[in-house]
Amino acid sequence: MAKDRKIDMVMLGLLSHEDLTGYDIKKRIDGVISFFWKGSFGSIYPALNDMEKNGLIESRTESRGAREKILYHIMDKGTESLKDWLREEQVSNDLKYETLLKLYFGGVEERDITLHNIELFEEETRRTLSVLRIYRDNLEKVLDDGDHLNYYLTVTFGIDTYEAYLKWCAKAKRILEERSEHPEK
Amino acid sequence: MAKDRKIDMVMLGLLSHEDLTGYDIKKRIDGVISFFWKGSFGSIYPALNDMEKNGLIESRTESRGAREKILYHIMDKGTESLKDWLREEQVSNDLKYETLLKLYFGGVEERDITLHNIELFEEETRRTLSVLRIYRDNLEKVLDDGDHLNYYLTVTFGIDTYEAYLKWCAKAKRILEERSEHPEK
DNA sequence: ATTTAATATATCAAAATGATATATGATTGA
DNA sequence: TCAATCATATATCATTTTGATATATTAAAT
Repeated sequence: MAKDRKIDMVMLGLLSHEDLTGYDIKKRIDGVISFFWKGSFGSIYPALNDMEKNGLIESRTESRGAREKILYHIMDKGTESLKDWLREEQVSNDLKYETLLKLYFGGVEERDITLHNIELFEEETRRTLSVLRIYRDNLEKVLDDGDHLNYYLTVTFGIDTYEAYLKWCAKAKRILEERSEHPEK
Repeated sequence: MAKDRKIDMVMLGLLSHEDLTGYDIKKRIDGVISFFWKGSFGSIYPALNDMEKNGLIESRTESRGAREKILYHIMDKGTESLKDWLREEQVSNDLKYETLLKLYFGGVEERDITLHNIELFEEETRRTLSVLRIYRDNLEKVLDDGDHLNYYLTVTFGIDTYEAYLKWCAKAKRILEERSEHPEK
């Protein structure tokens, strides 16, 4: 079998705070979480059905006035599963940087292309960084209560690494430009 | 349809330098490349067959004395496809940090668990960093010729971000320990 | 000499992606 | 006002990828 479904843990984590629909979960994932994890409807809805079948969560249908929706509630078995996962020793940080792939294989094209791709990455990083800083500023105000410390640390991880990206971009651009002006070979 | 196969670009990139078997490709991917991209046999072999069918690569079977193996050679169509990809504007950097997921949802467990998970990440980062530094030191010697500049920049990206990880780890541990000694709530 | 490790190709179930289908309720602007 | 557009909501599907396993040969080690 393949690795066990990580999307389950994302959803159990979210459901440990409040009852949510599949659509709500998708919206939450598309927020801060999207900086370190992604999830699509194609994985969310089947996983919700599956987890309910296994007694990790429970659903109820609501429709007062508005259109019908299925709200999910976490069960004890789900909380245990979440805690077990947090206590597991092995983690897999699986990073797919298409930017680095293009940098690594950039030698088959002109140096300008590599330079341009770094600039694209730099712009994107700058945009993301400004969003992360807003998240951080808001979290700093409520640092004392509950889970906000965890959220704060997660966001600062993003900020620190994205700042490192920018420094690297500047350095890489300088090196590439130097070598284009004075080509050795 | 889903996004177009990125494994094709990894393999074309590798094949643009030398003829390789599927097994060779897997070994290459498990080297430096694995820091920013991964690939399994289950995606490599079917993609090789597919790319040959589409005229991007060509195979020949060798067996002189040793056991039979299928070597792949890049065709003009394959090189064009690789160059087209390098010139594409949109890139997707898809990062899955299970460590951050555990940090983000760590509030459901004791603070010690979060601290321990950060320490696990720190150790792993330290190990990886020492490997990357060896790669860098070797690349620095041959910086002038060909693609080595691209390889060098890729490796320094890893070093710079992993160093940022370590700084963050120290900071995060300090903050968590402070808050455990003087719990506000 | 025998076990273990490396080479080599292939397949499979499970998981995830990204797109699309379908339908309703809310908002907006011509 | 009423059509168009957007947000909500669930679901499915083909394609891609993962991680594991199966199978077999050759090389190295004990």
